[in-house]
Amino acid sequence: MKASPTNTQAAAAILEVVARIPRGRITTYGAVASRAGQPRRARLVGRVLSQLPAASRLPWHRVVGAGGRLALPQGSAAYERQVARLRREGVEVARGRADLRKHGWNSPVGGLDRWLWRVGDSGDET
DNA sequence: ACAATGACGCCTC
DNA sequence: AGAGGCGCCATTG
Repeated sequence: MKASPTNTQAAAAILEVVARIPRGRITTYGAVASRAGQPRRARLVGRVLSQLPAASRLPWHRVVGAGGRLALPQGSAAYERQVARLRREGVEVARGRADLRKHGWNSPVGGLDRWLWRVGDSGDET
């Protein structure tokens, strides 16, 4: 039975991590890969997600590229779908880019940490 | 077995 | 900031 495309284990781990992403938060392919125990397998994450059945309840839309850039082809149906879902969860998306700084999973910003670290309050960003 | 491709990432120009 | 190049990995032609 090798009807399984990629390593079922890695794939399962990846799916589990993605399923774990809290609503309203986003993370990156690389981060998911690392969390799944497969560092440097960002591409594998993308592959797994790309093969997700349409009926899947997985919050794949919470996974974006490094820096919050959306990895899907801009203008594609999937792309629009992701943007819509993210915004619906309160995630700001502008110019093909999600605000990872604000909604990043485990990001320093997102609550109390913002006060502790004063992220984005030191005038280092716009 | 080799070349090309892709929901990636980081570096350099 | 936009564009190009190289590294990585698994699938496909």
